[in-house]
Amino acid sequence: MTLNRDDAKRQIMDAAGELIEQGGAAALQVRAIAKKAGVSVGSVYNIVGDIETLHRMINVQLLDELGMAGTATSARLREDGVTDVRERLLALADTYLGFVERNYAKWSALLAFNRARPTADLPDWYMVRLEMLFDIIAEVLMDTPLGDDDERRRIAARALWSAVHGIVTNSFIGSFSTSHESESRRQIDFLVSTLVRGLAAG
Amino acid sequence: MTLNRDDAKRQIMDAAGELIEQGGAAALQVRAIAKKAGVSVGSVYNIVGDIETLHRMINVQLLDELGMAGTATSARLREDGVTDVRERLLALADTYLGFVERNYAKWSALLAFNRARPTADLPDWYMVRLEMLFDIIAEVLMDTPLGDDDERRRIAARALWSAVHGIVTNSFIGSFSTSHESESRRQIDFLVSTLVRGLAAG
DNA sequence: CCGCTCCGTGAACAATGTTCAAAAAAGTTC
DNA sequence: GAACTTTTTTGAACATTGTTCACGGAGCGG
Repeated sequence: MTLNRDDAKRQIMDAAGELIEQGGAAALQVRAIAKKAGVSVGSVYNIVGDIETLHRMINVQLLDELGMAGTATSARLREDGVTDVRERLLALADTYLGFVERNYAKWSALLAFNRARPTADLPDWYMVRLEMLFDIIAEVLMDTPLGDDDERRRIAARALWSAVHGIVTNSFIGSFSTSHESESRRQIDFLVSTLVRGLAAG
Repeated sequence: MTLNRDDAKRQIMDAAGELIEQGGAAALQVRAIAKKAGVSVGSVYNIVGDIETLHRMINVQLLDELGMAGTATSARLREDGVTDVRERLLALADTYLGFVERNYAKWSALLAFNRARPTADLPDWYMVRLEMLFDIIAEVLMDTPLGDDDERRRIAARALWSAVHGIVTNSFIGSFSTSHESESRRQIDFLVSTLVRGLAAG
């Protein structure tokens, strides 16, 4: 009654995800994974390669989840007939904020993972998925005076994403117990509101 | 002819700094530090505690350098009689961008370090120094319609800092060889210009 | 039942952070 | 300067972790 390879892979991924969620990236240890997944140490290597590969797989999964959450929010807004740019951007930012809240440990591990190896191969698995997030924002920006200047919209979308990202991560680092949530929200509110006003005044 | 403790400490800090600069946080290994600093493994522990502490010391040093760079830019702008808010914010952002460029490996290590341990003691050594950076920006925002509403200025300053921070770090991750610099600059330009216009239109 | 292949296993290895008993150095007293 | 005490340095030894690989069992065709 041994698991087939796909089942074992899923077991390992799940175990690894739980471990990160509980103890951060540092808890992602081969022996712990093997034990939790019910396989041997060697099998972990047979199935997923090394730990870095495993961590990257989890990160890809996480980014895909975030992408789906963003797409879902975008679709909901369209269905609800929401057209206000500010409102839509705030809703997307809120989706992101909620996502980070729900997956704090995994998300931190993802960021730490990226920054840990400077000269490593360009993380295209990361960038490809980021592009999709940019696109969600760029679509919203269609309805601004940026009009259909693709290049400027691209810049604006990336800037907006990175800005929100910076706010959220900084707030989470800042304080764990206090109200980082409302702090984040107020900063995001200021950022989005002022940017939209600035765009309208352009 | 043994080093006194302060000299040894400096030697160790320098060695550690060089190691990070060359090989990232992963290269910060006790034996390598000891060898480079010309002391024994045990002495590293006697003098700096463990390597987490050592890494934190380097991060503090780095943050202080950034603070000094910001203060210097701020002073230069004042001496030159520059009053335009947009110009001043761009100059500060540029200072930050240049700093990250010059200290890329150390800065990455600092970020990775922060995110690596979620529930660790609140990093007040980090926040205290961040406050100083916020203050530099908040001072510039005095000359905007935000007026002297301290609370709103505080929110705005943090949002601005975090936004620029997000843009810079994301750009650096994105591509190492291509022109992340001009990409960052364009995003920052969009962000600051639009925000300032939005503030004026408020 | 034999031989063959495939795959999981976990003991063994290598690298790394950390400790601590012993040695070396520095300081103190006479 | 000698004898003794205190402080500091040292590096071998230990614990933990990622990684490898020779062994053995499970399935299968004949």
